[in-house]
Formats: sequence, C-alpha cells, structure tokens
Amino acid sequence: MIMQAIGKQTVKRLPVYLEYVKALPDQKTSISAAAIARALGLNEVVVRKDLACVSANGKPKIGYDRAELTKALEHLLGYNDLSHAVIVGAGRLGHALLEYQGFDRFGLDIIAAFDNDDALTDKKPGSKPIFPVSRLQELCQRLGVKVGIITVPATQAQSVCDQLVAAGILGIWNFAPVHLKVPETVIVQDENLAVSFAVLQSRLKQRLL
Amino acid sequence: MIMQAIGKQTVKRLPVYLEYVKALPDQKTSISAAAIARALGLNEVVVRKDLACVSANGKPKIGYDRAELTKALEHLLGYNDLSHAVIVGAGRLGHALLEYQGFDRFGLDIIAAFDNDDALTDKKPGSKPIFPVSRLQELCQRLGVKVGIITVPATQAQSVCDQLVAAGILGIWNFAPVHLKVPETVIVQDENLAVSFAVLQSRLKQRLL
DNA sequence: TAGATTGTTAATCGATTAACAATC
DNA sequence: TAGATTGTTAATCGATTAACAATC
Repeated sequence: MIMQAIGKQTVKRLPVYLEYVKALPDQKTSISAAAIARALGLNEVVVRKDLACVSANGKPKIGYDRAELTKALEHLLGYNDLSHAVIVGAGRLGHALLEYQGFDRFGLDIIAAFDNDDALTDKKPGSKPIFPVSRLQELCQRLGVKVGIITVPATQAQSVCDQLVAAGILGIWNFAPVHLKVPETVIVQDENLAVSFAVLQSRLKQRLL
Repeated sequence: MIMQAIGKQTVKRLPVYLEYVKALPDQKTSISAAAIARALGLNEVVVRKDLACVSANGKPKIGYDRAELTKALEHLLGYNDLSHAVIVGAGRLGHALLEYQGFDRFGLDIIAAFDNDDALTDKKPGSKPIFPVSRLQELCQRLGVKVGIITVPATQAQSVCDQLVAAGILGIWNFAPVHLKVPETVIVQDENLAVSFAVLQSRLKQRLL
C-alpha cells in the first residue's frame, strides 16, 4: 500500500472519531463504521474510507477493534509525542488557552506564555509562567519549541509572527484575524472566530427562507 | 440574476475579505481583486468569483469601490442586525468569550452567560451578568435570544443543548468536543480546537518528510 | 488605441455518494 | 449457508483553476 497524503477533510474528522470512540461505554470492545456514522451524523462510506486511511483493519460482521482503532488514531494524529508550544498574548483568550487542561489530551503541551503587560508576568503558584516578549526568542530557541500560538490583537500579530519565525518556530496557530506573511518553511493554521460565526449565520439565514 | 445559495468555502472567505478591506489605509478608495488575492494568499479568480456573489460591481481598470464593497460584505454577512446570544458555561473559555470586545464587529452581541457555579454568578460592575442555569429557559424566551454558545465540558454539553433547544434557540455555536443531537430546525456549528490543531499537526508532519 | 481589470465559460481536481464485490 | 459488515471501484457533486471575452 502506497503512503497517500490524507485528505484535509479526512484529517478534520479523525479527531472527532477518536473523541467518540474514547467516550464509548467501557464494555464495548468493538465498533462498526455504521455505528460511528449514525452517532456523528456522517455518511457510512465516508467513515469507512477515513478509517481505511488510518489502516485500522475492520472485521466484517464485527467492526473495528476499539483498542486498536484508538491506538491507530492517536498514532496518526501524533497524540503520543507531545508538541511543546508557547502562547504569545496572555489576555483573556490567551490565558484561557494557557490554563486549559484539555490540550494534553491531543498532544499539545503549552509550556509558557509571553506578554508585554508587566501585570501579567508574575508567576503565580500552580500556574504556567508568563514572560515578557523580549525573552521570546531566547527561550524558544533554548527549549526547542516548534509551535507558537498567537493571541495578540490583530495590529501586533505580524510582528509577533516574525519574532516566532526568527526563533525557529515551524507551525503557528493564529487566533488573530489577519493573514500572516511567513516564509515557505513555516505553516500557519488560522483560527478565526468571525469565520466560524459567519458560517453559522449564513446557515441560519438560509434556513429561514 | 437568480439568488444562488453561496458556497460554504465562499462564506468562509467573506469575513476575511471584509477584515482586510476595513484595515486598508484610509486614502485607498478602491481595491482590485488581484490586490486582495495577493495580500491574502488566494487565487485571483477565487476572489473575483466570491465578490461576484456579493454583487459588488467592480469596474475594469479600477477594481471595487471600497465603501461599497465594505457595505455589501457587511450586509451579506448580516453584521448590521445584531444577533443576541447567550453563553452557557462561564469557565475560562466561556468567560473569555463573554468579555471579548470584538464580537460586535461581526454582529454578535452576547448579552449574558449561565453557569451553575455560584461563585461565578455575582454581577461585577462593568461586566456582563452570569445567571444560574436554572434561569436559562425563562430568560432566553423572554429576551427572544436565538443563538446559544456552549462552553461547558463535553459531559454536560448535550443536556445544555437540550435546554437551549427547549428555550427556542435556533443556532448553536458549540465549543464542546461532542456531536450534539438536535431537531432538524436547529443548526449546530462546531468549533473544535482539537480538529483545528490536528490540521496544523498533519500539515507540519507532511512538511517534514 | 492599449492595457489593466472584471466577469464568465470550460477544464481540472478533490471530496462525497452510490453500487457492489469480498469476507467473516 | 445467510447476513452483516468491510473495502473498493465508478458516478456525482462542488470547488478550484485555466482560458478568454468584455469593458472601461
């Protein structure tokens, strides 16, 4: 079997499958594509094709082995080897992400934040450290951090982005509503709440006619 | 011209265009599709086709009138008539969304939050009110709220969803990583951080081979 | 007129769905 | 064997890209 690049739409569904399979009642040791499709409101064939990419081998009449499927999904999504990341911008959103407990569930370990507001940079016991932005480059390089999360206002996002790139970051998760210019070697994943809300609005509007 | 339903991918790009056009330097009174495409890293034809949907009429050799384009985008995205919304779950994420100042920029007005944690439900001066979940139905109905935002843990999301539906909510913006079951009349828009991060990871991995 | 730009039609690509053979 | 389920091949749909005519 040739290692195919997995389609983007498939990648988006894999974490959803994993979440669902993990939440299954304990006694279930196997699960069928049809059951997953029903539970998640998807087409059966989509699920089977997606799971085929994961190379989880299903047994006719039984389905997929739960433990095996979980493992295969976690492996493919890279949930085993933790990605160390830093957040730039420790305002409300940045802080919420910094202290969110659920990220280790999907292989993301946010080790620190950076902010220029001195009021934020004192270390509180039990919480993760917040450093001044001036130390970003030094610390990222020293710790070998490869993922940066941007939660600063739009006006500062490009400058922060440039600093992250200079610090050797390879992937940027961008919550600021601007298009970031980066070298070809760096990947930007935009998370734009306005976009997401616009999709909801548009579907609501369409429904109302 | 027949009123076509706008494609989903187009809807996702419209807020990005709007954001970009708004941020243009003051002296610019017109903008070409080519310039937008270059700035946002998109194909020119995509931009022209998208803008055609918005029915902004561009002039050859000049481009689109900035003011007209802004207005048309805002109108189509429904940024003029505010959507009143409530948040259920006033933890870190819910609270960050509740107090986020940028939502009115895209027609979303979060008027209150609900949470069962009594420690959160005291009104602080200058901040938006947080009520106990028991009052959700009463208040939503009285205020005619049509959009609900779910930021509770996964285990409680379906129950909260059911209460929102019972209160007459038509659209749900769901930040909990579960598939919600709703009647056909209700629209759910999922915002799943695990999904977004998985896409980043997968693109990073691909890059590294 | 020449050149830049829009808007549209046709071709390509990727993702979804339908049909069906293979297997336990 | 019969039935349920997987996995794959072909058909359809939607979105992107390429080519080009229309217009100021």
